[in-house]
Amino acid sequence: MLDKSHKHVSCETCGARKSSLFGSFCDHEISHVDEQKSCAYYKKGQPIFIEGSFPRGVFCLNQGKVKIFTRGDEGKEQIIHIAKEGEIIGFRAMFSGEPYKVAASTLEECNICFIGKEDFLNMIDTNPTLRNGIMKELSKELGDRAIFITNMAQKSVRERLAFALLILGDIYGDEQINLTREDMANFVGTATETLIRLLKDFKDEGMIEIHTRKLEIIDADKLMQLAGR
Amino acid sequence: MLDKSHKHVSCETCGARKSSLFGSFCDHEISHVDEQKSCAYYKKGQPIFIEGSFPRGVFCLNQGKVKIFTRGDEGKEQIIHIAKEGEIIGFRAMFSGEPYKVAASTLEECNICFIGKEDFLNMIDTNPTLRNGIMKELSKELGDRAIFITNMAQKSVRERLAFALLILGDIYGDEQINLTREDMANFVGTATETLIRLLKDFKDEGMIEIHTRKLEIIDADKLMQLAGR
DNA sequence: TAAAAAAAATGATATTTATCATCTTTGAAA
DNA sequence: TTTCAAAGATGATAAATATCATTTTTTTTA
Repeated sequence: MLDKSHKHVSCETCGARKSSLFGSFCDHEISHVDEQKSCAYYKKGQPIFIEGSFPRGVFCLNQGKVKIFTRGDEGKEQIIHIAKEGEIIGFRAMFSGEPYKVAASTLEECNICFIGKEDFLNMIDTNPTLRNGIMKELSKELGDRAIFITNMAQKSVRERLAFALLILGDIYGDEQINLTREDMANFVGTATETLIRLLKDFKDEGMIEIHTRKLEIIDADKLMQLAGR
Repeated sequence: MLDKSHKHVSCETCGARKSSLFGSFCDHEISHVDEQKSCAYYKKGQPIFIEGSFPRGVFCLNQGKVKIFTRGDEGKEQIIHIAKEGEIIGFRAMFSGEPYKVAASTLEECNICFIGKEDFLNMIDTNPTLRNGIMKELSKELGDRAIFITNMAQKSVRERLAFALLILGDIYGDEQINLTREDMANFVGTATETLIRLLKDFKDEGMIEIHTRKLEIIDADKLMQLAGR
């Protein structure tokens, strides 16, 4: 359980920073970020921002995992992305001038810092490295989503699940994958029942281990072969 | 038929410019762009760039329509976007440093200008208005693709077709929608046969008119209701 | 720790949509 | 114009996946 009292995480000592867009910042740039930001503890399942509202700044994930999702016509979630430690969340709507088209909520306990819109846009304008990092990130995600769309259109649920498990494996790193079946189904884009049946098949075929709700990848090669390119 | 000899379209007189990212450029900025660019005629079905290659610059669409697509495992196309006059194509890979994840080819005869990578990146660095326009565009598309993914996951083919027809209606403006059934199916993410059957249903229900290969939207309201939000 | 709620699992069935085979029409090129 | 290839259309069938109903297990909270 995270320390809830630890409200002021420091950027200087933030373990997630080196792998983030702020990774290349020099000491004085980092202390500037540190001054601008505030930090808060979020409990599991807590919303960070919702679809349709206007952004007041960006969120920087110090600890924990966050789902980014949209809702379809009947309110059903489609998970677009799962953010991990070090990621900056919600900067898309910062530039588009539109309200959020996606929502974000925590998948577990999180420490999340906040940088106000003005401060952040100012950083972008004055810091070419950060700016280029952001543009690179936006572009990379755009490419990823093109592939996501293609997968949805052309791969079977089984293939998409293999693909999703590999992505989740990357996100969770050493830890075991830890999502509800419903969230996982909403990431793959299928019915929860279908997902559960397929997980069982994958287990029987030796590709994964199921530890109640947590999943462990056993045979990544086999999953890759199934997932296709 | 376009004038193939007219190789040097001028930015100053480009009809598509006002609605483009260069729309707010002043005279001297525009003449600078004009000097940097080259222009070429493309015939129908001609590739502009292919998946996996590295970008050498960006393309600016003066006349015609272009499909942006990826290919799935078996080489089947998934159309991600259809670009029209005034759009800048291929700037994603410019920033990501990765090779193109999508390919582009013309859907009809086109005049397309080209701006080299160095020149374009230089413009971005020195022109905050252009830069902000690009970031806004990247962000907007990112949001659109989140919705695209959700539609693929949650809407029926019938609903997606209604959605696609509305988008195509916007793109083609006064003209009638003019795509092969296969391209349309690859945009909606369905089999060609299924698309053909649904088009017939839509015609019978008074939502569209079919003029051989061209389509005309008759009842946009009904399509919107079907498409959902 | 017991009770309640939420999540996971399973079975039966319905529905949607893809696939395959075939035929017709249209448009381009000889 | 005739010919030929590509695109469009149609019917029959198969496969994949969703939905609904119900039960079991796990987790949360009183």
